[in-house]
Amino acid sequence: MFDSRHSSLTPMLDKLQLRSTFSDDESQALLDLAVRFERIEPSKYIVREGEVMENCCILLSGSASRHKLTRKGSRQILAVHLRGDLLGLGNALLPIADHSIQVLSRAEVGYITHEAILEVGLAYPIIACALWRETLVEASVAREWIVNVGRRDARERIAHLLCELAVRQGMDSAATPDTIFWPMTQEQVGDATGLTSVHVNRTIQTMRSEGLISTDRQSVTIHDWAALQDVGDFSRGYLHLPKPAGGEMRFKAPGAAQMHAQ
Amino acid sequence: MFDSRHSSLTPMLDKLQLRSTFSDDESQALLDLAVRFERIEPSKYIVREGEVMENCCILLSGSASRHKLTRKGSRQILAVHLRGDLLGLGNALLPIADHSIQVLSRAEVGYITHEAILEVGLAYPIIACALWRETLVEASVAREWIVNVGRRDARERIAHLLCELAVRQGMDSAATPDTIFWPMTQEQVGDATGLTSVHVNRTIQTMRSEGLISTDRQSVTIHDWAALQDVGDFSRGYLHLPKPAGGEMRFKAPGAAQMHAQ
DNA sequence: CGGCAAATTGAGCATTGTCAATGTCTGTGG
DNA sequence: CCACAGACATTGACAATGCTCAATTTGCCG
Repeated sequence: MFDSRHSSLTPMLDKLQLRSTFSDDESQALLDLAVRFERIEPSKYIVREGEVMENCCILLSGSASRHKLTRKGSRQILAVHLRGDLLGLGNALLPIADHSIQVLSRAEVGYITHEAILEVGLAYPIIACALWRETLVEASVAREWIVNVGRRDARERIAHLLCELAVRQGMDSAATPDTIFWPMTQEQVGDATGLTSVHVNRTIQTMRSEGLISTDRQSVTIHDWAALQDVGDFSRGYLHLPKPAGGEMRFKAPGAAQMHAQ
Repeated sequence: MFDSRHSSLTPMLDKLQLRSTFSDDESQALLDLAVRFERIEPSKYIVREGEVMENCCILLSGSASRHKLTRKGSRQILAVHLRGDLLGLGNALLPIADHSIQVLSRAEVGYITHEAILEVGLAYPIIACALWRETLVEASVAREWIVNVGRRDARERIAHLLCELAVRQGMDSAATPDTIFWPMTQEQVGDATGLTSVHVNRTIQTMRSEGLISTDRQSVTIHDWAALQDVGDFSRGYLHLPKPAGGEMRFKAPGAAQMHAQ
């Protein structure tokens, strides 16, 4: 299905190294994990709530979201995932999936068995800590989302979501206009913020008319980064990223066009 | 099962053993952790957002909540903790607290240094896994809370919160009326559900007038457990508790009431 | 018997949801 | 190259859930 020759796990390693430091051995052990690659079409499920998982899943390209459904069928998106993210890692220790994971844009993923992951963690405690740390960051993000849907109005919620995705795509804190990859429809933004797509639409229109942002099919341009953070009541602390301004990386967010190319 | 020599950490061990299994050595290692005990008065803080933590904290009696504040000063409660819960464990790997922890009722806590916790985890991988698993359950609960505030109305939100606390206090799935410890004021319920105390009050009044529940200063009596679960769209799966029925009891009603499986 | 925190009530209003229709863009097949 | 389908975005009118503000009452505790 896919070329598994050269280690394609570098996006995962890069992401882990944002918050953890590895020796060469440890890095190599991670890159040497046995992976089964697969390409997944938009809106397909990677996991469904209630399933028993035996693999976790690395997002090598594209984007994905986690969600749950209520009895009445409305959807709540719980997290958005980008290239390099580890999905379903927690299911190594709690095998029954408590939520579903669905691809947003077309994605390439690598499956690693829980067994293999736990084994490498056992052999290298630093790696176990790094993985644990990732799940803790996920929990921190989830808590911030509780605040977002619980205590902010529509405008704030959407601005906050924009800020989060911008920062996670490596946007610098400089006030320069920048364009980020935007994998979500307005309906999905609604599902992530606890709003309806209609209200999302109206709120985004307001933000556009104020010159805060402009939108394209698969991208959003932020015209005033400081203002957007202010509107969204956003502070990056909860992401537990190392430097205030992405110190080790000087380049801007990858162009939106490239990220969903093919 | 394991009989400790009178360590005060048994509430923690009991809670961990809901989801993990330990050898005698491992249990003993946990009970032997060096602890500093402290009594904390209602509404006092255990941690404040932004602080650097060096200890984690076991709730030996009483209850506590985690919260964050928005710019405008409104509060969102992120979790409620009961006797036996481990607080701030994640700060062992992410030392800067991303939220505050505050005592609800008077509480007794035991502080354990992160160093000691990580050490015992290193010595006993089963323990490390058990601790990791606890943080994963916390994350699962946080995700369910996102759904609660994002996609349920006031009545559903409050019923769901009631169900969660009932189950976590070991209430059986039998439909018998039962009374649970209720450590929160209506204002705090509002902060947990993203509502105002006024609206919480009105909603609870409705639930009372329907005979669903009745309330006392520090307790709630649930008159129709099945109905309450239904109102709250509640399924216990997200708590990742072992048995279909509450604690590790054998007295579970041969439940035809378990229709709520997804 | 005060003093407080918590619960309760009422009136009016605002944000957001609902429903239903219409407009717009993109990719596809003829 | 154009017509068409389908997904997405946009709009309008209206309803409603939940909020604000401001009393007032209740119950606990010293």
